Amino acid sequence: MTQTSPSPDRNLLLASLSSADLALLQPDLDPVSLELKQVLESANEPITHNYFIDHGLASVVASNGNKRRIEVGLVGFEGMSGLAVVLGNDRSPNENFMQVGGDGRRISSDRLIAAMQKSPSLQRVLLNFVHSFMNQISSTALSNGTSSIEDRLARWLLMAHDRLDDDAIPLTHEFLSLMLGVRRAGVTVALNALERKGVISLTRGQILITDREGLKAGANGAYHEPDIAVA
Amino acid sequence: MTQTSPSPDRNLLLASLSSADLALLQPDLDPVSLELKQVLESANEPITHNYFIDHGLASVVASNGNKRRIEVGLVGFEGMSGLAVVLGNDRSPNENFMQVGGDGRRISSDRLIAAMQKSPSLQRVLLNFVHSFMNQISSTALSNGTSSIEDRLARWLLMAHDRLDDDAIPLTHEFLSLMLGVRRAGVTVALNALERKGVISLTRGQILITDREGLKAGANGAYHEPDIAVA
DNA sequence: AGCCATCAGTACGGTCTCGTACAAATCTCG
DNA sequence: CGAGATTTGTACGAGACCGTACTGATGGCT
Repeated sequence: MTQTSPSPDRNLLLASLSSADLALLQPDLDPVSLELKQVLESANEPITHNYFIDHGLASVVASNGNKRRIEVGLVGFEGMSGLAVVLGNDRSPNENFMQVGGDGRRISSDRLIAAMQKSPSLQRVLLNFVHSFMNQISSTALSNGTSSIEDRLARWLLMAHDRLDDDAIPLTHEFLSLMLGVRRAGVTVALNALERKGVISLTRGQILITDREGLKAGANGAYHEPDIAVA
Repeated sequence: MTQTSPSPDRNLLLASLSSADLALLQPDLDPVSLELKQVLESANEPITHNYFIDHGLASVVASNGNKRRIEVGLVGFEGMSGLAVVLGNDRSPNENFMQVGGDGRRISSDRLIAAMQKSPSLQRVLLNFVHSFMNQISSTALSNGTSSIEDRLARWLLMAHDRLDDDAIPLTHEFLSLMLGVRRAGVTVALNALERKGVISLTRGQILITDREGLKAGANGAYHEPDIAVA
């Protein structure tokens, strides 16, 4: 599919705003194309813009000084970048970049802050997303600590699938290994195991999800349905 | 030491409030004793009170359906429980309970919400804590995914030490193994290794930190100094 | 069409952690 | 003081994952 919905309410956060709140943001929202590997925020650097993703997938990555890196969360059309700003801070120790290219709208962080101060209901919506994202990070911590590579991979694929309206996920094993913090070869083996179970189908640079339910069963409880809840 | 500071500004969140904001909360703050294993919030249950810890240590634990459990964060006198409420939600999928007994003050969540609505500066302080706690969870996800048991244990001990004004941490290996999501025997071995390095000293039911700097070095970068920052 | 860079499959020994089990040490309480 | 319960030390083989490396497959580009 990989279609580009021109629908203005593609992003779930923006879509869930009252018309008054949306009107508040609208003048400052700029449509942007989000290229693969584009950086939405850098570790410990001031955040200048917040991005509302319409299509594509962004990774939030934590790093340990210099060597170890691992993904702690995934954001797609259900969310936004720059949560530190929503929490009143101007930077975060984590990095955020596009894992799968797409598009969205961005707003200057100053303008967003001003809008939140003006509208408690807007702030409420954004804080609600912060909460669900925090839960996603918790869940990542849990599966990093207790699940096998295959289970973590299945969870990752399901989460990515939730955030892309496409059964094909365009990623290399190498990239996935960086996200999960494991060997590239380990990803290859785990993906092949999942393919042998008949739940995905592999081609170079792409993972096709063919049996979502089976994949869930294979995740051994590492995946919980709705991180995406828009309460 | 394990002294009980009667100081009213022991809790760093409360201490950092303006006098007006503190006055806003004061009438609703009830001093409470926090017993070992006391539950401050249950998974997916409505949160009725928020606790500001003065002494002691609370664990935030994520769980996976029924089987797997793991600690994602630690809270002491620098923080509070019930962050979901601060984010406008009434419950969280995580559990929160006292890991080391102590005391604190609690407030009905309704009153806290009312106070936050009245005072943006109060809300700012609490949201700032949410941010630093979110960073702590990220850091947990990172070390769960990339560090050895010994390094994760060193990180845990340092974080606990930051939050207790005592070099003695009263915990069994069994308890620690539940927190880290590993075998009890694995904790014993790792603790013994740390003791052989001369950075801690073990007695039944207690871990004494004797060389904090050495422990940091031993953590292999798993520990980052200030999760405790009160910006 | 053919070259080159990227990507994927596989293998090896080594290390870490697992699950399980048992015995020694230590504390509690009658 | 002694019995029972809790906590800790240690062992074993099994499995997961590691770092590394090599080869073959694929796709882009000239």
